[in-house]
Amino acid sequence: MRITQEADYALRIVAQLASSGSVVDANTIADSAGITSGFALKILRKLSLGDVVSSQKGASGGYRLAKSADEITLLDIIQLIDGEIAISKCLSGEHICTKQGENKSACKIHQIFDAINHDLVEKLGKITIASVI
Amino acid sequence: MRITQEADYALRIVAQLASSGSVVDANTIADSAGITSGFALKILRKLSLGDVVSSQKGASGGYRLAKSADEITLLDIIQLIDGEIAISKCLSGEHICTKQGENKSACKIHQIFDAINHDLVEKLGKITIASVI
DNA sequence: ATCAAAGTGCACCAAAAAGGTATACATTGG
DNA sequence: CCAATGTATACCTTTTTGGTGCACTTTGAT
Repeated sequence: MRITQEADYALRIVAQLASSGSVVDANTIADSAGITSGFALKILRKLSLGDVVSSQKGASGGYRLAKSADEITLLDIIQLIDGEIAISKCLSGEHICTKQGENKSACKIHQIFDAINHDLVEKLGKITIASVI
Repeated sequence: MRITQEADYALRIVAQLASSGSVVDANTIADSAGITSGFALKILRKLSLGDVVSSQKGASGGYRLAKSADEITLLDIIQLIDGEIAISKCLSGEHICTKQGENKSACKIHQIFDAINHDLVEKLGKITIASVI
């Protein structure tokens, strides 16, 4: 029941880019996050593909936010790195509850997890990067 | 961001015991849950040590709830199997935020995760097994 | 008493996920 | 044109997950 460290780093990286405002290169980003530049590059690549940051190639290139900090939510970033949030395997297409002959809608545990999951997603979707810097 | 399958099975096992009301042996429990009896025994042992179920050894033995279904919450069971709920590593004693020279209380991301985590724990702690059978 | 039907306690194992590295390549500002 | 930067992908190691196996203990029924 934990977001990955990678997602955690991603949040901090995006927050740092948000406070910086300008283009920052991967090495500088890695240093502030306390990780190697190789690992930072991997994270930044996902953020870039997910349109959270934009990159500038070549000498004096680097990364910056692709949109304003109040348009980026914690949910956006976590989902980019970790995939869909699903607190139970049951909620991600693999319905172990139906193994027991129940159908999905009849499984109360499933229903409860669904509600909690929905609530969690909603909460994370309301917290913007602007609010954490 | 997912509870383990083992915890999920545990919930279903406890729910089944709650609806049964009487002593059920591990083989029967395993069959209903769709898992092997070896694995069921492993889960049942944890539930037993955690005082959620009580066991009866010997011939015609088995397991039953150790207390009434409305005194057992989803949180109890999940924590027994998976350990403390901590949606970020940062919340479980390993403060990666402090690596960056910030102190724990100054890290806004940490604060937000703390609040979300607290809320999640509270919610799970309010849902009893009685309410899911 | 004895024995078969239960649970107990560990040790062990394989597969998957997490966390991170390496390296060859493409772009671009100076 | 070349050094500084990002891109793309493959690979590696460690930890976690999801189990299995086996020798042992307890106990109800006969």
